[in-house]
Amino acid sequence: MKDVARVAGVSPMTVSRVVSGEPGVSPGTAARVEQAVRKLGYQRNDNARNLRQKNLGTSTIALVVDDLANPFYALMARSVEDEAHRRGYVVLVGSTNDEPRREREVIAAFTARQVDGLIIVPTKGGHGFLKQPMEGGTQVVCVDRPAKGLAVDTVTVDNRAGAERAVAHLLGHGHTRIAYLGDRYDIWTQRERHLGYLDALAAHGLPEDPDLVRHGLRSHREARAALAGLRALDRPPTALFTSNDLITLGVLDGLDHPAPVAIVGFDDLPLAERLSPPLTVVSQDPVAIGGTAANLLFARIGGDRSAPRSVVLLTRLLVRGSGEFRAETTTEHPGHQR
Amino acid sequence: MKDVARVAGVSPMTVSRVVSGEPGVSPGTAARVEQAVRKLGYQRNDNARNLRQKNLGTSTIALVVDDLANPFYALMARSVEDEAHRRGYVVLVGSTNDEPRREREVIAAFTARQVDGLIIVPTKGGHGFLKQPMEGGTQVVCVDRPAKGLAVDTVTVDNRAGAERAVAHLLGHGHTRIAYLGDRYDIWTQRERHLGYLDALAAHGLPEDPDLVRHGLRSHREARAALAGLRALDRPPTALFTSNDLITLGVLDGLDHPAPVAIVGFDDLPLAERLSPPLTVVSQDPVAIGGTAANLLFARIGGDRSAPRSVVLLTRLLVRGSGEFRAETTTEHPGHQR
DNA sequence: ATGAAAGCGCTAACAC
DNA sequence: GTGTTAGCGCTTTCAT
Repeated sequence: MKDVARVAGVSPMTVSRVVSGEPGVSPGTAARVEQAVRKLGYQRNDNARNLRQKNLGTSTIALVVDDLANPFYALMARSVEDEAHRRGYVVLVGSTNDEPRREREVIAAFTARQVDGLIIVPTKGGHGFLKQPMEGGTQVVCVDRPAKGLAVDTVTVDNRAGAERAVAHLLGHGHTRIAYLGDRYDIWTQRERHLGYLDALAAHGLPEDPDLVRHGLRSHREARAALAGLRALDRPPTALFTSNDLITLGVLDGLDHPAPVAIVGFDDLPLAERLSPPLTVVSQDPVAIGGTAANLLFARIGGDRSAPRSVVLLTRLLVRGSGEFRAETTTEHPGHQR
Repeated sequence: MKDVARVAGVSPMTVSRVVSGEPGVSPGTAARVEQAVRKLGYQRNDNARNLRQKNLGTSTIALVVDDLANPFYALMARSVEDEAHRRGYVVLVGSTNDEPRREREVIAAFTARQVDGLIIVPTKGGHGFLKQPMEGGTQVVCVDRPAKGLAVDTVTVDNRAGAERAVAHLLGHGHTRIAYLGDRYDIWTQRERHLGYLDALAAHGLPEDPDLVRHGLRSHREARAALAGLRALDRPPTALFTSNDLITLGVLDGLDHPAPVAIVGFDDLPLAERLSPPLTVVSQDPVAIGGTAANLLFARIGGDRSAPRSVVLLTRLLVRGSGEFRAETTTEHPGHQR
């Protein structure tokens, strides 16, 4: 900046004014400055700028998700990025792998860089470490799951109702032995979806059969193994409810083709409608979720100090075929099997 | 920091030393400082720090992709992020939508924040605007495509050879009327893949039939429409080569089930092996691509000043079923059709 | 309309 | 081992 000032024959202050588009510079001077800027290829150092202007922010937000490679979070990230870009903000991203320790590290790196706001998919760990940055003015919004003990805007979907609808759908087709395959039980969405599963069973007067419930499936492989275990039971399930996309993929991989059991999965997948049978799913809208979270965050950054809001978006049951086998064909007439 | 110094009864400089883990502070003083840090919930302002330490960088890199929501780039991003996290770096991300203007905006916002390095999927636009930041020490690596006129490390795959192998595979199954469906021709990968398509035809002594070549398909919908046009030809193609994942999805959507033509797609898709028939594809490894680009970038950031390298990773043809229909069934015995 | 001085939060370089 | 001074690149404030 000093160099530009020298070349243009003005003071650094005038360069600052021109570069930042502030008024009060004569057109002639401005032109000379702009020429010097182009000649030297000068670009303002925004970090230095943000250091001085304490009242304005850094025009940087951060997004902390479980796993950026997961298409669900990738879509959310893109949606957040678009909202940020519209407003002249940039986005830092980090994946936690659902590890509280990595979450802490990543968020600390972000707050140390003075981000104006944070959109996080919180892990099961505590979030006391957010208190100080929040008092310092950093805004926080939770997405996908609430953070225990953290009173901030939160965007989730109706996991429990969505899961209940899925399982009720299977019950409506005559199934009574419906397995639940879920990820780690310490993940809020998984607990909610399991509760929805139980709700549906209870509404039909059915008790939970522990043999049919598998928690903690962290991978494609584990989901596949759990399915094998279920099918080896004396009275195997005639229908499956898979509680996230990864588990759905694993289960599909372990089944014959076409699948001999009914399946409904939570989360839509590309190509789901091209499978045979097409996959029935409970779908949520990651773009809407990300966009909503971003809008809440920018409202806060813009000065909104109202009480924290919880926004619950709705899931939809997409009936396509895989959940509509009648139970009779596999259980009530065992003689017909194999 | 001054507050911490006051509470601990030391000078700011001592706080700085403790907070940055520098030696030369007595254990007793360090303990008092750390206590004050905890009491006040102090966190160092890394932007201010980076301002002073000009020789060290900002420990921030940026990743600029076409579309973060595309699973291919999402996987790449996750891979880059992991490499960055291992080294204590954070990652800014931006999507360009393949628009040179947005690319410029996004990159300018990143360089203004003094990123140490940039991994970019370059658009077709010129990249002269990168010259100044690069002279200022910002390292740049291109990924997925080279940037015209930009001498930097570049990571790509063997697009041309991969496409040729795919089309040769179709030719090997007796097809002679093979359609090419591609994205915008101004995208380097699409030109390369089209060249590979021509290479394969030429090797079999076949000329290009312009009727069978469709460029510029930007969406699922456009791919579907292009397919309809191809099938309405007097002599429709018996096989299709789709030049990216989005086009493959659009084409699959427009076909009966099971597909009456042979298909090979560029880029793998989740569930591709669960389709009927399972989808034969040319697959590239986004995790390896992202990891390689990140390693090259960090080598540069670490001081490597050797001549720019071009790394070409290999694609693999995954034969699964959709590319192995014999051409005879649809063309040589027209009487059998319908 | 322009510039001089001071300072954002931190640390390099030098004292003691 | 600890503190002082100066200054990173920019902008606020106040003067001219």
